[in-house]
Amino acid sequence: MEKTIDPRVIRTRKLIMDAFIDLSTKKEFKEITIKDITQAATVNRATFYYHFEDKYDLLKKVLSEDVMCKVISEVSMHEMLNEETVQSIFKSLIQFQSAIANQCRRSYEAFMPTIETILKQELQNIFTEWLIKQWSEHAVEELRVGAIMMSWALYGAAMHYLQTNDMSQEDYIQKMMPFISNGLKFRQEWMK
Amino acid sequence: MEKTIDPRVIRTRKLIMDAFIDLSTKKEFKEITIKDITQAATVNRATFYYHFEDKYDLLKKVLSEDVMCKVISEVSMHEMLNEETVQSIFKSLIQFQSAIANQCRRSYEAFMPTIETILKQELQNIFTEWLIKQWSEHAVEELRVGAIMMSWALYGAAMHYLQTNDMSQEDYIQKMMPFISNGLKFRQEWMK
DNA sequence: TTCGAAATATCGTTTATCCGACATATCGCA
DNA sequence: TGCGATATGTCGGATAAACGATATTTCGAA
Repeated sequence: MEKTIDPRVIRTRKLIMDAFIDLSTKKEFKEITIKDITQAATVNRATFYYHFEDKYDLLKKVLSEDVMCKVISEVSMHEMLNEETVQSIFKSLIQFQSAIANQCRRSYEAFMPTIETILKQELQNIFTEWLIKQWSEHAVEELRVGAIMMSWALYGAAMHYLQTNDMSQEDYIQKMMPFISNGLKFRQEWMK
Repeated sequence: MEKTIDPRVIRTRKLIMDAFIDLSTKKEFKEITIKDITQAATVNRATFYYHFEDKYDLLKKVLSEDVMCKVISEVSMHEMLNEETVQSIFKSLIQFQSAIANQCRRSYEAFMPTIETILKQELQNIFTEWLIKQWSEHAVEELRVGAIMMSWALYGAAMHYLQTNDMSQEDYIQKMMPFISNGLKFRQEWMK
């Protein structure tokens, strides 16, 4: 059984992360200082450095452990990769990006690169796990490559869609489905 | 300048006290265990005993530092003892008792003795301080006795009023004012 | 460009809190 | 009344968090 985490650690990290999230709605990321964060959290600076390497490390962890929890959870629920779940995942990504862009308008630009890195990594991990289950006769390396390509493709599509203001979600999904279908169909044909 | 309190101490005491207050709205005081409190607060039992002697010590401190903060603050604002402020203080006591009786209905009976002890002590301290300022030519010991009598009298009146359901606050105040006026007038006449 | 103020990052020491263990007390049920 | 389960209260050792100090870096204004 996994060792339980010291409650003090849980409390302290939550104080720091909550303070950081709150500050992010008021200031741009680059204007937020370690001093701001530690004062708002009522946590000592040395304690901050005990938990996080620096402000960027905090950002990374806040995004992956707090901000993106919901979207990762939504994505994970599907448990397999097919045309339907790909569409649903695409919608989750769009909804999440819109929400975060609205909540932290000032810092969103600073967050985007980190969000992209973490989200693509998470999607890749999730897809790899699913594909290994779905097509267990394939080489794991090949499935991993497929997962990488799928996660980048989906993410790219979501970013592209958000930048275009002249199309509905359903219309965009219709345009991207042929590539999705061919990708999945190729796999299924190879299996026969 | 007063030494600042360690933030961990502030946080931990707040966790324990908040957990206790919350539990008091759900369970009778005697049914609340140290185990209940420490689990709800996510604080270790040894830490609880580091801050409080036992459950009764916690109760006492919660009542004096948290539950009664508002009423003590209201009373303290008057800064002197006269017919007008006595009436206002009487009303504060009644309002406070009614509120606490509603909030912690189940445990109120258990709390009453401790509340009474603490509130009377606080009133006595406040009145003594005021009387020393108002009638600085009097012996401090004499003023202290006056403050004791006034605080007990006011508290007794408030308790009595709450037990009678057939009288408005204003009516009750009218009945008690002769004793208040005579007490205050006696003091003023002696001064001339 | 210079300079003082402010922030950063780290260190050693102290304090608060945690954990597991233990002895004792209390509770609830048969 | 007896007994097993649960709660209480305390202890020693370990860990997390605080404090104050320090050297260095960054910032902003003159």
